[in-house]
Amino acid sequence: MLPADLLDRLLPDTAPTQQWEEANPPRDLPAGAEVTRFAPSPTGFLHIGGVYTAMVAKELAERSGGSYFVRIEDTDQARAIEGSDEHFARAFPHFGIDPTEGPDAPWGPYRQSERSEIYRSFVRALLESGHAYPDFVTKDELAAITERQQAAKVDLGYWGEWAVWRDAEPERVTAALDEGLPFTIRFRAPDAPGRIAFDDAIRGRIEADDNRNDVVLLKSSAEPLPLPTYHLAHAVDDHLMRVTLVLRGDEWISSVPLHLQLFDALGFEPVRYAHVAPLMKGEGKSRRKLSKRKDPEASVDFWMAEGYPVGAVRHYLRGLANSRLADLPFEEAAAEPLRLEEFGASGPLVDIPKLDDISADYVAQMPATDIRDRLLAWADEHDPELAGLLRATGDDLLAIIDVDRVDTDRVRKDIVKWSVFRERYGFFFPELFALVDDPADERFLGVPPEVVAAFTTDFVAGYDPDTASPGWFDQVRGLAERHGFALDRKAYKADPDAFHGTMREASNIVRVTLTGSGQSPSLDQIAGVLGADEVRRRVGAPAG
RNA sequence: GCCCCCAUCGUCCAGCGGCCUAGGACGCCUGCCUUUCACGCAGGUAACACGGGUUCGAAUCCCGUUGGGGGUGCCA
Repeated sequence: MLPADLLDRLLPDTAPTQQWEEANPPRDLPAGAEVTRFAPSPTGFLHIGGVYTAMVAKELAERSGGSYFVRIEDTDQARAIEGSDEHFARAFPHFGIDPTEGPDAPWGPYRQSERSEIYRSFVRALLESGHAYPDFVTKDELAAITERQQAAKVDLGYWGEWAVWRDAEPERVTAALDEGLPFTIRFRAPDAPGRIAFDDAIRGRIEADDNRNDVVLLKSSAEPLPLPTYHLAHAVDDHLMRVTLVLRGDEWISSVPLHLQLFDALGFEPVRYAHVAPLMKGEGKSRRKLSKRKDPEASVDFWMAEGYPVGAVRHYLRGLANSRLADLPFEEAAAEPLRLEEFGASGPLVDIPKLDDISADYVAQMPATDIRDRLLAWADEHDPELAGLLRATGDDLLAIIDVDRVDTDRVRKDIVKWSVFRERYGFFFPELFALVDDPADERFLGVPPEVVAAFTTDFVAGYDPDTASPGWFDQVRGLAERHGFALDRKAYKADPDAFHGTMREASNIVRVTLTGSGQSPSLDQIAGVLGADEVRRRVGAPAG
């Protein structure tokens, strides 16, 4: 161990750790209450996998009567990206993963770059107890060591005799300091490493080799603000913030042996871990972790821009976590607790078609007023033109949304996400609708242009807007018969050449002229909303 | 190289030694319903990675192989 005056030169003016222990008292919580946290790095944008883990963390805390907070892990100043804070500020409330605690709670600050004083205290303690030492090795020397280790086919890393500063004499340290050489503080890994076992809340018992690397605890003293590495910050923060359950990605499993050593060296009670399998992306036959670079759906921006209702996303994600919940009705599933033991140990693939299906179901059971509110909120952000039109429509918007949704047990499921509203329901707004005036348009499914023209001319001439629903279609039926369409499939199948098609093609002429699409809500209801004049104008367009 | 994790239909899972000729959901295909598209309903398609054990009996337990993922950083 280095003498105290040398330690003072290494880390001057450090407060005793006792001070931090006292300032961060255990919370007064009921037995069994979990304290969890979400610890994102401000490097670019929030990953949907982060939302997934955070949702679980928050839910477990809330269900157990505990506490959940967000801690920004910005110890890598070089990788921090401008704008991350703003992005987080939008995304957290959107997905309901904003903290239930902080920023003024006693366990803060919740940003690691503001906690350097705290880390220094604990590093000093580690130095004093001989669990850490200063290391003046340069990058070049490190590279040379790695090279020799590769040649010698031994484990890579700073360990044993490769750790050249591990047992440096005080005189040598003093000399290096006198020279003004920058240094890091490294952990002194316990001697005689063996095997270790620990229990993961998701995976059960895991065995691994003990860590024997002298990992860096405190980054270079040449930095303006020497910050800790993840490992030290994790131990200190999760201890001081009195976290009871650490939820994190399974890429951390191999660091647990080190973390346990750190907790021990620091004299902390170890935390419970739950390592969550990452969300995956299918690629051909294989799969890989969802990547922010390659996969748009990895970023929460995608989910927000597409306009998936958060309730649907939540249901989908919770179903991935605990498949027991996947097939339950929304409310029932939401009422059921998430259980760590039921998490899958392998990473699930994010399946957009499945999400779409869930989302369509979710929207279908929303009241029209809710759909309107969410849609408006989405459009304000992502489609201002549409937002303006929706607002101008007033209460008629509710009628539009409810077409084919009320007084029926077969609810339409056209809206899978807010971004499809424009293409599915845009025809209700004259500003978004383009007349279909070419009788040869391919959307008429191959019906001869002259037939389309004659049919639509006839339709306009005799259009009766007052007919109620059952009768409204009689007009189409009558028209179909007169213009050479088969009224039932059997007749058509018996002699396809004798007809221009069936009622399907005939109705399609009306549908396409009215909506521009082959898929739309019930024609009679649309006609009712649009009004007789507009119906005549649209259907008559290809008549010439 | 070494260490760790994982492995059931195309996808998400269920299955935790006999109830499995492997079940559900999404997708896909076919019919039905609808005087129209969609919705809905009914049916169909399709999997225990491979090889050894253990056991009266294995998708389920053990070992190995293969494959995939991760770690081995002054990135988290």
